[in-house]
Amino acid sequence: MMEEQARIMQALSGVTLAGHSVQGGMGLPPPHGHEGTDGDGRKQDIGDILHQIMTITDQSLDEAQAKKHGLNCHRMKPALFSVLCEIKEKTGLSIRGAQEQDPPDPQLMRLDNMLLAEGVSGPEKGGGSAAAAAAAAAAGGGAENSIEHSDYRAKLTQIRQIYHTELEKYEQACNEFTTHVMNLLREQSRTRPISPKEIERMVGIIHRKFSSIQMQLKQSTCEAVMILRSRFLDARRKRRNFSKQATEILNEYFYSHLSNPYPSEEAKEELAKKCSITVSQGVGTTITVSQVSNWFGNKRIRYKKNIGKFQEEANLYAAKTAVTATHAVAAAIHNSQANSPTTPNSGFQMKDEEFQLDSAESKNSLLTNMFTAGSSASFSLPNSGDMFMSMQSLNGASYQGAQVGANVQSQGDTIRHAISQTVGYNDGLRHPMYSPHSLNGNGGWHGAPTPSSVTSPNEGPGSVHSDTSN
DNA sequence: CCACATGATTTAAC
DNA sequence: GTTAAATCATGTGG
Repeated sequence: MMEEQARIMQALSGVTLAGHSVQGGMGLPPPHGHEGTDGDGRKQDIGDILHQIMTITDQSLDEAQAKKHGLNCHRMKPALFSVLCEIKEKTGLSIRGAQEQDPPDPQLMRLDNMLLAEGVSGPEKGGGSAAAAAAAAAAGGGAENSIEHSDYRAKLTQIRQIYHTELEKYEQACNEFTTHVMNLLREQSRTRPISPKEIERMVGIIHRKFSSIQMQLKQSTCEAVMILRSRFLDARRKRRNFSKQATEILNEYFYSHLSNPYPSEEAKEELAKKCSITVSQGVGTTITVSQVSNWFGNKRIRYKKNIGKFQEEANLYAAKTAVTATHAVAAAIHNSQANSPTTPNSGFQMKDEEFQLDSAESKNSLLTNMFTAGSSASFSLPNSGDMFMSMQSLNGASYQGAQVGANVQSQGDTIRHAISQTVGYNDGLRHPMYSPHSLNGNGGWHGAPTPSSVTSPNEGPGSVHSDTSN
């Protein structure tokens, strides 16, 4: 500022002392009414003032203050001041013209948008980290979501806090500096002409400087978020095999719903919870609904692609679930005074002679028991010939309390349907206990049953997660 | 190191 | 939004 002042002074002195009149000065009434006379004396005075100004910096503070005071009281001061004002006006215009309303920096906007999108800037989402976690838990509804994101959230909150404190610091510093400069300018405006516009401009310059610093802060915050994000995503991308129990639960559901392995949203949630619970005893990963969806998606496609490969597994889970079901079946048959429900071979197969499927009484008792028991009853019954049928389609209700009371009539339809099917798969397999009877020839579950039962959360009590088509 | 298993992601259809 | 299908990328057992 001193430099600028000195420069203007120099220019002014050069112009006036050389005898050229300053354009703007013409309009001014000459001070003290000296009206053109005594021109040399005036020049002399101005020369003195300028000289004093030029040398003021070389002197000590006290001396300078004294000089300053002297200058302020100098009789020529008002005249010089108005001349300076004129010049300022002129140059100020050109300055103002050159400096335009700066358009919003696209990069800054991008950073701002990103910070807003990431939740770093913008409205506080719950305040502190504890509150944020609580809010996340409340908003997420599902526990697994907040657990999954809690680490990420904690780190994000940390970044957010740092960002905000830094931003505040910068803002404070900026304001302090601005007021300081403004005070300085106001002080100087007594000795040199400073228009409010100029102060404004100076403030603008300061703000721009500080906002460039802010941009750096924003940029580094963005970088931090990016790093956090990539690390989080990497962690998620990294495949971790499910625990044995979790796989077991999922397989159980899959094979006991083989006719329509499309768990509803509730069923998925249930499964996710179940898998997470069994795993939660250790350090195991929690399993989310989307992971369950992934699992079923993969399972369906891979099962369909190579049914033979999964035959063993299917039998295994058929046996596993059938064993529990057999108890219910046994009780049912016993209660209905049917033939003794001996369970030859693996314990879940029954021969025609031992169990008359045609007996309506037995059948109904069996079904009622199975469904009131709520167990996932998946088992094989012999057809009239040597063929074994899988009846896993009976179990639409295993995981859904709402469907435990699925009506018996539709179950009976299911049985009839299942029996009427021909088991054309797995010719080479010696024990096709589990046959993908509900897969059509084109390979696909979606041909027969309406998938709406998967997506519609509130099924009627009569509907069943099974193949009811003919 | 390899081959295979498997969870996740992408793509396209609905 | 869901799904099938293809694909990616990693885990795992040999």
